Amino acid sequence: MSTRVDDDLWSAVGDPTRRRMIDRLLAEGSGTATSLSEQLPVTRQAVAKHLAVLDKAGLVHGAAAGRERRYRVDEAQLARAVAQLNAVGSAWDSRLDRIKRIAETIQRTGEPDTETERTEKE
Amino acid sequence: MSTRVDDDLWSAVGDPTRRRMIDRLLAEGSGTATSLSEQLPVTRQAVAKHLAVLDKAGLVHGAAAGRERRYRVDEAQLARAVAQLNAVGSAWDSRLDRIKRIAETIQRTGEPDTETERTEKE
DNA sequence: CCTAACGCGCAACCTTTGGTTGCTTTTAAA
DNA sequence: TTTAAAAGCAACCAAAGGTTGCGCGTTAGG
Repeated sequence: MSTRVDDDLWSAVGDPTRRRMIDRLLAEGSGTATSLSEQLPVTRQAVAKHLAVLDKAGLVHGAAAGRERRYRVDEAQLARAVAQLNAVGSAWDSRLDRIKRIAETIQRTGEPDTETERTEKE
Repeated sequence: MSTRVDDDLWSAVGDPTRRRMIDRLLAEGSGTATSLSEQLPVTRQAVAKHLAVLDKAGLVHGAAAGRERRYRVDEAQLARAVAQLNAVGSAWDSRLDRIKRIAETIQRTGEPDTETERTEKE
């Protein structure tokens, strides 16, 4: 859980502007700092910085094409990012269930059910 | 997508330290700034600030109990947050599929299939 | 051809946010 | 009743997201 190894991917995808950039890139197949900034409420330079971050995280690759530099999403890496989002989500989901069950057990027996409780260790 | 209304929830859950705090709170049912800081690589004051953020986002509620202030996760709100994570993930997933299909279509026909292409509008 | 415009990269600067240290206040307990 | 744990308050620091302003290559159009 929160393996602190892949916090890079998370933080890359954690920024709202970067998320919207990925949306646009997916929708249009590719884009440049300029083209993206026209669709977003930030300047070209801000977008350029975000593209650098996304590139370093491996979520997009940029290739020079004449006077412009076109970026496209790395589908495999994005898939990995999505997997991590889902992982955190389902981890929490399962914890919620567990807590509910423990609460019920306490209600019924007056004592926590050690069998159900042990899933910790960090 | 990225409705910019619920960016609050996202950014609350976007921080790695806050994610780990939620993990711990879920695991133990409740916690205080002090108890959490003992399990995390940050100071009590940092934790306190994060708790304030999480509280404002409605993800946790704190109640004064004697000389300590215990926080617990709001399960409903956390469920909403998880739902949003999943939403973004599956949106991207479906876009990836779509792009792959369009690419195949172009390969076959030499022209983009307008039927498949229309899912945009922002 | 050659020049005007476009797109990019670089640098300085500002503000917010995650984090720190240090001190005061509150409250339980010895 | 004094002592010590827990919380709160304030100043400060560094990194991140964002801005403006500039100079430089490339490429279209006249």
